Amino acid sequence: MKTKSNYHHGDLRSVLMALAVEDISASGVEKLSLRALARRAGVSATAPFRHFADKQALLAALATQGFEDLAQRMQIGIENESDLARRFVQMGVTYVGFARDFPVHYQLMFGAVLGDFSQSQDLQRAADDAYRQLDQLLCQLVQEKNLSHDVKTLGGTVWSTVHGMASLLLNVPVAEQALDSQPRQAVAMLSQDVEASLLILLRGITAST
Amino acid sequence: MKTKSNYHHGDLRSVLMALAVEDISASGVEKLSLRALARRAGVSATAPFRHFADKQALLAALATQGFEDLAQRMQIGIENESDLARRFVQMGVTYVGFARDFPVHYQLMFGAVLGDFSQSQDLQRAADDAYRQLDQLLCQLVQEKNLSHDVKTLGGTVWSTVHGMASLLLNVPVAEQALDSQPRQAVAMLSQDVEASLLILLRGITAST
DNA sequence: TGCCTAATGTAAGCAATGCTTACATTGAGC
DNA sequence: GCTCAATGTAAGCATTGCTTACATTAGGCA
Repeated sequence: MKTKSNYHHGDLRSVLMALAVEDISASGVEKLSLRALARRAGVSATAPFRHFADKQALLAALATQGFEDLAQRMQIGIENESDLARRFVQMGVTYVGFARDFPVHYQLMFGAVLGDFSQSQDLQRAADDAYRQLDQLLCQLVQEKNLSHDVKTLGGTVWSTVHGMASLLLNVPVAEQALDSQPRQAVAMLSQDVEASLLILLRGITAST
Repeated sequence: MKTKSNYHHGDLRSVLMALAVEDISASGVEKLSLRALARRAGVSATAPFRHFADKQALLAALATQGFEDLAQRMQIGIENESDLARRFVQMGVTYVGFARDFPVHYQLMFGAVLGDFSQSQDLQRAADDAYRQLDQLLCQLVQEKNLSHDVKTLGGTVWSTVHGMASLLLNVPVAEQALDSQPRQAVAMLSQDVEASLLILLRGITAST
């Protein structure tokens, strides 16, 4: 049910974001058109500019949404688990799972599409919040196992690995033919067994120096 | 010195590729304009289409060039080293170093800008060739140390880690202000000590199961 | 040497896009 | 019930990717 008039759309901002995700998913970011978006939403070509300063701002909003969602998922992903090692694996699985479930958001969060990260204050904050989940877990791990590693170094290493898995899974096509390709086989393996990689990494971290 | 006439440019294809790298480096892929490229090269707006079917084809050519260069660098990077563990670290350092030295190429090789990887046969082959370097090294490592890991799984894990490091180093700005941000600090740490991460990973791989 | 063809360049034009400026409509709060 | 800020529209500009039709040239072959 609508109001009697449809001059005002009512929820244009979020509708645009949702439609943008669909379009990007179907044809890639580089083909995203604000005009096409407006058309699909049933508004004029200039209406989107009331909600987003420009195209980049729309994409930044999606990336921010992604970081917020990721942070939330990582938190609830581990709260039912007390063992730190299992928490570690679970968080990694959740991270990669997020990238899989929301490839468009993930791509916007880390792709080079957004000129500079620090342009948007919101985006910056959301990203920091998400990272804090990982940092806290690693602090606990270092403390409990009495490890001699620098937490920042560990953070960079672990983040690299899970981000790398996510990125490869999204960017290296694996479903199709041409699986005689070695790199694709490796990614296909990743796809089936994210935990295996996380366990290797965990062993490297906790092995006594 | 030029020939008497400049109707034919002579080396337009490679000049376009070089200029494209400059432009992308300065303003990002999404702002790359074939017309601007043509202008800078001093040719008509349609001339580039004689060498590249479309914009994507130009980008794919750059990505292919990137994979070929990467493969070559990884090979010469390790050929003076006989110890397998040190070879492992050296290859990782070379990989990340390549991404650092050729950020535009790297971004095109793994960013989602190229719709589908398998579009170009050349690109596919070049990528496979590069990956083979890693695969061979891991095979040797598994054999020498008598490891029980699946080589494909190891490949996926190691590739994830180095690719993740490269990707984070390129996409998370670190030089500027706002270093009170934890994730940026972690990436800054990565930037200074790529080897540390590789050593942690190596330990995880070679630790007896 | 001189012709002929394929490779490579140009000119003009189409449909689409991002974004700006100026104006119209409306809902919410006093 | 008035007012004004929020949110929509209409028209237009500069730019872009790409197509079609035509021009120039280099290099192999007679």
